[in-house]
Amino acid sequence: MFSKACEYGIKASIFIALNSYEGKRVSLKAIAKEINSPEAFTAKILQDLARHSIINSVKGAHGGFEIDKYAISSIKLSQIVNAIDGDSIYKGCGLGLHTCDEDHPCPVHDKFKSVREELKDMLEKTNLEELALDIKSGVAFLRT
Amino acid sequence: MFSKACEYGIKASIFIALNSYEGKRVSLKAIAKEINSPEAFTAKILQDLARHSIINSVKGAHGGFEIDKYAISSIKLSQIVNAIDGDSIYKGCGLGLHTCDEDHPCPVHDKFKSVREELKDMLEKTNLEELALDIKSGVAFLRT
DNA sequence: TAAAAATAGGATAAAATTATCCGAATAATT
DNA sequence: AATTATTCGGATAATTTTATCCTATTTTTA
Repeated sequence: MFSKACEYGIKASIFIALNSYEGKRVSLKAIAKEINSPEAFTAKILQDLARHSIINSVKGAHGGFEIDKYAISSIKLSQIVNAIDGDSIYKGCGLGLHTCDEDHPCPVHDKFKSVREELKDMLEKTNLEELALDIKSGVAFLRT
Repeated sequence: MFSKACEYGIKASIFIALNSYEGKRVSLKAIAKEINSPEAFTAKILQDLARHSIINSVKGAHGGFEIDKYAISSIKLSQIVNAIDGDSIYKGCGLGLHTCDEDHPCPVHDKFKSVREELKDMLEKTNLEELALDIKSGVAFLRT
């Protein structure tokens, strides 16, 4: 569904958010360890998220990654997915046609419609805060 | 959402079904042309679908691909997707966790639940006949 | 029986995704 | 000012997905 890069990006964002609530920056190393991802690859993804202003990166000693505490609840899952995978998941045609709309639909266009819309809706309505709180409370997990 | 291979597989199946209603076998070349896919790659996918007994292949002159006319309405989209991409789309964890279930959910497990279920449902309920008829009636399209 | 028309399938290549390595830049601390 | 702890970013490699090529095999037809 999502690319590996996007999966890592979502998990990393949650972990960074979690720490940002406590005013702690987290290092690449700590992130990769927590979410069980390859360090260098994760670095690229974090750079990407930083370029999209979803997270903030601070170089040098005591540096690391953070998210503005007050922005966490306004960051939507869709922003993260969009930054890494683009919008083709819920905008592109299910069968890869170049043009696929009501006027010129692919064979599964209508069938997919509600699935795609529900996915889009979910991604646009879910914010980082909810996800982070579930980790904090031990209701959800970032690994295994 | 689906792999390119799966997209080609679905489109090819529809085109084969369409012709099978009229008792016509279709050649690899005709299929690839119709669905705008690379011929040799499409051949591999068709072999795969044949191995899974979703379509039937006939070698030699006047050979080609066909589907039992009376089976078309009982072939579900899920069978095609499963044969080519496996079941990870609607069974795997959205964030790639090895174990992700009610007892040990990933952060988006619950949010994804209904999307995944709707997708699964749609794939399991949609059959080849419906899709083929939409092409036949000119309501849907296989290319562009 | 030979030729022609097909698919089958192994080997290989190209492209995209995932992953690794390393030096440069930056910032805090000593 | 030097050292240390970091991220940045370019180069490269491994893996997976997508695509191509070529020969073998099968079947029909002349």
